[in-house]
Amino acid sequence: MKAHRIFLLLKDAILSGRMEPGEKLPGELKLAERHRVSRVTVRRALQALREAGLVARRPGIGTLVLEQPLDARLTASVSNLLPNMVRMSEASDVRLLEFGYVEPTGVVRERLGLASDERVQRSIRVRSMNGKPFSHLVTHVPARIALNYNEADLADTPLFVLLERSGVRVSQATQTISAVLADQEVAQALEVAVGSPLIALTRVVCDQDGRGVEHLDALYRPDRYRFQIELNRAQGEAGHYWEPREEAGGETAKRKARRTPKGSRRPS
Amino acid sequence: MKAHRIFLLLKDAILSGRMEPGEKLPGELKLAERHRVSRVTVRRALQALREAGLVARRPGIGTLVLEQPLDARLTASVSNLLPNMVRMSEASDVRLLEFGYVEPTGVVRERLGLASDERVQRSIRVRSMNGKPFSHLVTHVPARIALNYNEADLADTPLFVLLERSGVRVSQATQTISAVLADQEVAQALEVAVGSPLIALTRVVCDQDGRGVEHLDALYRPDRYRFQIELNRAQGEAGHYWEPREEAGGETAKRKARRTPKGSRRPS
DNA sequence: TAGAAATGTACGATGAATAATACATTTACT
DNA sequence: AGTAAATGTATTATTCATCGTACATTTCTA
Repeated sequence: MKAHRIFLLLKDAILSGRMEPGEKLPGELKLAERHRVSRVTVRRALQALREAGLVARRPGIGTLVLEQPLDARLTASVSNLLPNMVRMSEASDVRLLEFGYVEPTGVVRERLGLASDERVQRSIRVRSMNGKPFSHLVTHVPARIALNYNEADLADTPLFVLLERSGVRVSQATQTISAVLADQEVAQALEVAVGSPLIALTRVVCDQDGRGVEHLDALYRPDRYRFQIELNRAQGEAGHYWEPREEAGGETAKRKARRTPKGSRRPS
Repeated sequence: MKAHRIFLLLKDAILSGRMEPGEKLPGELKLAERHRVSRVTVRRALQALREAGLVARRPGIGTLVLEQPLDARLTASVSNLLPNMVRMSEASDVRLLEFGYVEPTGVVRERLGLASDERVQRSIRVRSMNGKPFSHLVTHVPARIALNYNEADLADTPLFVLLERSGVRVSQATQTISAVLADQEVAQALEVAVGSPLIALTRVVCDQDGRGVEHLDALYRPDRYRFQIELNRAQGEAGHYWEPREEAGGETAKRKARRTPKGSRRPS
């Protein structure tokens, strides 16, 4: 489906903000040429965009990007992480999709530094805000630790609180951020199309003895969630460098609706 | 192309590490049922995976995920950012795709805090390592600042160095991380398929007076680049919280080849 | 008011992707 | 040795997306 592919690309361009509300996107002929397809195919993509409420089309004018209802969008500030997480867990609700004790996969075992016979508790949760899901969380916790809380706790309380309560002394964590495509399962849970881009975060948390206590594989809808890092310029003996800012005004994004109809872009 | 879509999903699952080398993926019939397509279609996807060198298929056995040559992978540690960037710019080379002075779009103007008539220098660069492109960089710099360096400088020197040299006193920056799909243009530059997932980073740098001096829209191939954040647990008066770790052993990832053939996964 | 540049509408030809089905072959396990 | 579960191979029918083309309509602009 070439039409569908073009639809996805344009949709992504709009939702990611690369195209602004009011902006006029290229004519059907231009798009057809650029994507090496026929005009009919381009039209199908554009019609899908219209049905999705992303653009308005008018004869003689062209196709205009519409102002989006701007989904309440959460922002995770890397600096003041904890307050952020607490606030988030208060404002959102959690659905537990899966829960059980399993044998860990090789990667998880390695990253948590587990013995080869150790089992882990695995849970899959979906976090929503106002009924709108924005994150899909797969967590692995060594069985010995996970025994200190139950299934119901997971639906209430952030995992890191449960760990603290269990007497675990967490001391350091490593987060890795990447991007992946939504597979069928996740797409359904997050209410996006299969093949949509998602932010992928992997977090490994260790206790004071360096033993792994939590392994998180999180997927986020980029239109409803984003990561923000505030940096300050600092002076060091060996010159300048950046350092993460502490305070950081990482509120839930108050993007003011911007207008500024734009014409000519990419002046080549 | 349903087959192609399934191919992309499986490919992403493998390259992102969600499936481990040695792991056996579901049988053709299972996959056909799961994706609601015929077996022929699934086979096409699997054959494409084999041709891409991602899996091996054997009658009577199944389809096995192969060990990947593990592309030299760069890691951007958020902590020691500067050393990282310097090291990276030494180890990689840059191709300048586009260069010119244009009228900024609304978003860029807003984020840089520009006057409505101010023009910006726009450059598009692709960064490669050993001939393998991994990032696509679109930068906007206010014209008044950009006058202090030329086109050739951009191919040599990291932008932030050029800014320093121009006498700009940068003081703070905001980075936002998201995920997007590769459009035709970027896909070609980064040598990925159109519709592949990419890490998107937007950075806005301000000087001491709070005026914007650099606006970066960066796209990264997740299989060749990743963001890593090291966190330490700290004690505050109001309780515990996380703080970014300073030292951070953020070397270019030395992923040791892991093996651990796996069977049963997702025990439901 | 004429022309250019958009989108809207229609139709038929073509072809590639898909589906459905059947059967062969390899492998592991009981 | 037999069975189950994989992949490999083959054939046919059909659907559906795409293409190419032509023409109508709306809108802005010179």
